[in-house]
Amino acid sequence: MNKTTEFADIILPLPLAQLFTYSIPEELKADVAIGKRVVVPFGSKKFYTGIVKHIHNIPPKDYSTKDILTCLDEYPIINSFQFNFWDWIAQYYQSTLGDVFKAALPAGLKLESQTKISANEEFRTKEVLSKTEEQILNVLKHSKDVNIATLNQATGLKNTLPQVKSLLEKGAVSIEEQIINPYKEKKKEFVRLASDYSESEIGDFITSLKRAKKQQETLLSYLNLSKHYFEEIALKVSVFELLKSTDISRTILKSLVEKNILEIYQEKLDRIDLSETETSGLKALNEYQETAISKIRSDFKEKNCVLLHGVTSSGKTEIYIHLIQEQLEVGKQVLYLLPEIALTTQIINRLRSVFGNKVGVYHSKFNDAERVEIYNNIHQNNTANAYQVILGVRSSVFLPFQNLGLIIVDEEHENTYKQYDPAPRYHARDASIYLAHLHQAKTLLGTATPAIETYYNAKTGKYGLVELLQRHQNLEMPEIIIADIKEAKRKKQMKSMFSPELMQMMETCLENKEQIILFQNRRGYSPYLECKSCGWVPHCPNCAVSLTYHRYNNQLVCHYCAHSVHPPSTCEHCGSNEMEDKGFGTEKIEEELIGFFPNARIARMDLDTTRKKMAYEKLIYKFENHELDILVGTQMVSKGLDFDNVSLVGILNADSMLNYPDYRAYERSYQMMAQVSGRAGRKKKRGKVLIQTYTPEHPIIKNVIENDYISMYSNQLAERKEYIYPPYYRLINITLKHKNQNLVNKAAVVLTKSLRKIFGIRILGPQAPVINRIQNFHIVTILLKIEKKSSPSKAKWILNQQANYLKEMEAFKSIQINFDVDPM
DNA sequence: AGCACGCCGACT
DNA sequence: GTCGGCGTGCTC
Repeated sequence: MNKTTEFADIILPLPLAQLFTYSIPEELKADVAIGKRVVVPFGSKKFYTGIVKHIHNIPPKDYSTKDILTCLDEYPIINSFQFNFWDWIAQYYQSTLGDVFKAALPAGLKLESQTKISANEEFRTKEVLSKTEEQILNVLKHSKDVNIATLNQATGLKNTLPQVKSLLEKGAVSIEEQIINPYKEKKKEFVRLASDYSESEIGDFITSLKRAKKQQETLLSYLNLSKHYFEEIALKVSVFELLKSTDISRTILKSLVEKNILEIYQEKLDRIDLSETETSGLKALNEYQETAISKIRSDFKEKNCVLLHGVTSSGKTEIYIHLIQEQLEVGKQVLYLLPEIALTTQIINRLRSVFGNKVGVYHSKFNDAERVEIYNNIHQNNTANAYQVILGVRSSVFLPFQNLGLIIVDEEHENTYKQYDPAPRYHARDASIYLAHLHQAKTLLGTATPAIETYYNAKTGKYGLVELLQRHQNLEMPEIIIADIKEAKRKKQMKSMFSPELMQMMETCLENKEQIILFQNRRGYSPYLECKSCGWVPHCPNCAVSLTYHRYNNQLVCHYCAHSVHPPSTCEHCGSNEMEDKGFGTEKIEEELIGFFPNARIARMDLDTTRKKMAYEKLIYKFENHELDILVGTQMVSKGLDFDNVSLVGILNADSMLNYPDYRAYERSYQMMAQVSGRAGRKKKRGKVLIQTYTPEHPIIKNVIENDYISMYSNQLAERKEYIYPPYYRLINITLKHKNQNLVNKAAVVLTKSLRKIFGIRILGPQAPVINRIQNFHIVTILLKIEKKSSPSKAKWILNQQANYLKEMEAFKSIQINFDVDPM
C-alpha cells in the first residue's frame, strides 16, 4: 500500500463540529478506505465506531494521533452520494456531521461507548503477558458482556484500555466480533431434491430405501408435500414442516441428505411473507389519471420537482405505481416516502402485489436487525434480490442509494417529515429534493392539501404542477355539516362533548350498520385536572405544562418528559377533595361513547394504543373487516386509510386546532379537516362529515365546507406576505437553553441585541415559547426571518459567529444554543 | 455527548 | 479528615 496514506479523518458520532484525525497502523493500511467503518479509541476509556471521510499524509501540528484499532468493513458502506448528502444536511440544517452520522445509520451499524471485549478462545500464549494483562484475560474468560468500565471495576484498575489494546495486538482478545455481527438474519430452512432427478431415478431411490423405512417415509412425505408429481415447479417445503408431517427426527433427514437425495437450503425470511403474493401487474389508469401522468412526464422534462395535487381518492397511488414501473424498466431505484403513521399494510401490500420482492420497507417500528438488513440489501444494489423500490419514512433518505431515478414524497404537507428532536433537524421533503438532485433524479410531491410553501413553488413555476381533481369512480365529495356547539351549550343540549346533531347522526349510522370515525386531536383522558374550589391544576415539576390524565393506568402524565404520578385525591393547594377533570382526550371520548352506545363496538387509535409493533395494523384490520363500529382517534385516523363503509366522520372540536398559536395553525387545520373528511363516503354512497365548532363562521371552516383549497391558499398567502412568513421569507429559530431562567433571559437579550444590529427588524424576540421549561431547562427563542432571495448560508454563518461571541462571554458560556432551520 | 478533573458542603 | 455534589473543559 501507498506509503503516504498515513492518516484518516474520521466522523465520530458526537455533536462536535470537527473531524478527528487518527493514524493508520501499518497492518491496516490495506483495509482502511473512505466510507468504511473503523473503531477508534476516544478519550481515556471509550471506543467509537467512526466513518473514514478522508485519507491523507498531513500530520496534525498540535497533537499526536492515536491509532485506528480495527477496520470493520470489507467494502465501504457509505458511498459518495451519501457523503455529499450528509455534508448538505449538516450545512443546511446547522448540525454536525456526527449528528448526521447518528441519524443516518441504523444502530446496529454503530457502536457507542459500551464496547464489548471478549477473550479469544484459540489464543495460546506466545508472548509474555504482564500481570494486569493476565488478570484481564482471566476476567474475560469467566464473564460475558464485558466492557472497559466493568473491566476497570473487576480488576480494580483505573484504566485498563492500554492493556486491552496490547492484548488486542497480541490477538488475545477481540472487540470487533460483536460489532460486525450484531444481528443475525432471519433464515428458514427448506428441503428440496439434491438434483433434478427424473421420475425413474426417484423411483429407484424409493426402492433402494426399503430397508430404511423411516427414510423412505420421509422422502415420500417430501414428494407429497411439494406436490412433486403435480406441479410444474415443486412447492417449497420447510424442514420444520417435513419433520412435523412424519414425526421423524432430524438425523433421518440428514442421512437422506448424505445420500445426496435431498438437500437442505436456507432462505432469508422476509418480514412479510412473499411466497404467497402473486404479482398482479399494473392497473389501467382512468382518463384523468392518464392526463395527469402524461403531464407529470412532460413537466419532468423541464423541472426536477413536480407537485401532484390530487384530491382524496383520486387514485394517486396508481399513478405512482406506473411511474415506479418506468424507473424499474430503466434499472433505476425509487424511494417512496410516507409519513410514519400513513405507512400501512394497505400500501405495502399494494406495492408488493405489483413489484413483489423488489419492494423493501423501512419503518421505525422495525427492530434494528431488520433495519440493518435493509440497509445492507440496498447497498448491494445490483444483485438479484436487491430492493429496487424502498417504501419508507423520513429517515430512509439516508439509505445507501446509488442509482436513484425518482423520489416520491406522498402526503408532502405532513409535518412529521420534519425532524425535531435530535439534530439534524431536517425536512425529509426538502432533503429529498436535494438528494434527487445529487442523483440527477426527479422528485414527485403528492397530496390532496399541499403545504402553502409547496403550492407557492408550484404556482410560481419552480415546481411543475399537476392537478387531479376528479375522485375515482366519480365518487362524490362528502357533505359537510356544521354543529354550533356554542349554541348547543347555551341551550344545554350537549351530551358531554357530543352535539345533538352528532348524536342523532351516530344513531342513524349504527342502525344502518355503517361505520363512524371520530376525530379528536388530543390523546389521554382529559387534558388536565382542576380543583373545583380554588382552580389549582397539577403541573409537571420539570416542564411548564399541565399534566394529562390517563385513565387506563390512572396516571397523570407529562407529554413532554414522560414524568408520571398518581393523581392527587385532594388539592395540594387548598386541601379540597374535589378534583375535576377538564376537557376531552380520546380516552375519555371512548369511555363516554361506551356509555351512550353500549351495543356498539368501539375502539380507540392514538399513540397509547398503537405503541406495540402490530397494534396499528390490527386496529385497521378490525375496522376494515367491520369488527368495529366506531373508531375514535387522533390525527392517526386521517392518514391515507381507505375504508369502504365509513359514512360518518365527526370532528369533535375544530377550534382547538384553529386557536393554536402558530402561523401555520389555519393551514394545518384546513389540511387536517380536509384529510379527515376524505375518509368519509366510499364506493356506495355520499359520506357525511360533521364538524363541531364554537365558531361556525370561521373562514377556514367555510373553506373546508366548500372544499376550496385555492381560496384558503390565497388568503393564507396574503397573510404570510403581510406578516413576513414563508414562503416569502425563510425562518431560522434560535433556541437558548439553561437551567437558570435568569441567565437564559439575559443571554437572549444580549444575543438579540447583537443580531438586531445586523439583521434589524428581521429579528423577533426574545420570546418564551408556550412551553418555556422542559426537563428543568428554561427555554427562550429568537426568530430570524430572512428574505427568500438573500443567501441563507451567509445568514447562518453570521448566526454561528454571533452565537460563538455570546459563548465566549464568561457569564454565558454554559448556555446551550441551537438552530432550527425552516422550523415547523 | 460523556468522562475526568477539580473545587466546595455533610458525613464517619 | 473524606465522599460525592455538579461546574468546566477536552476529546484526534
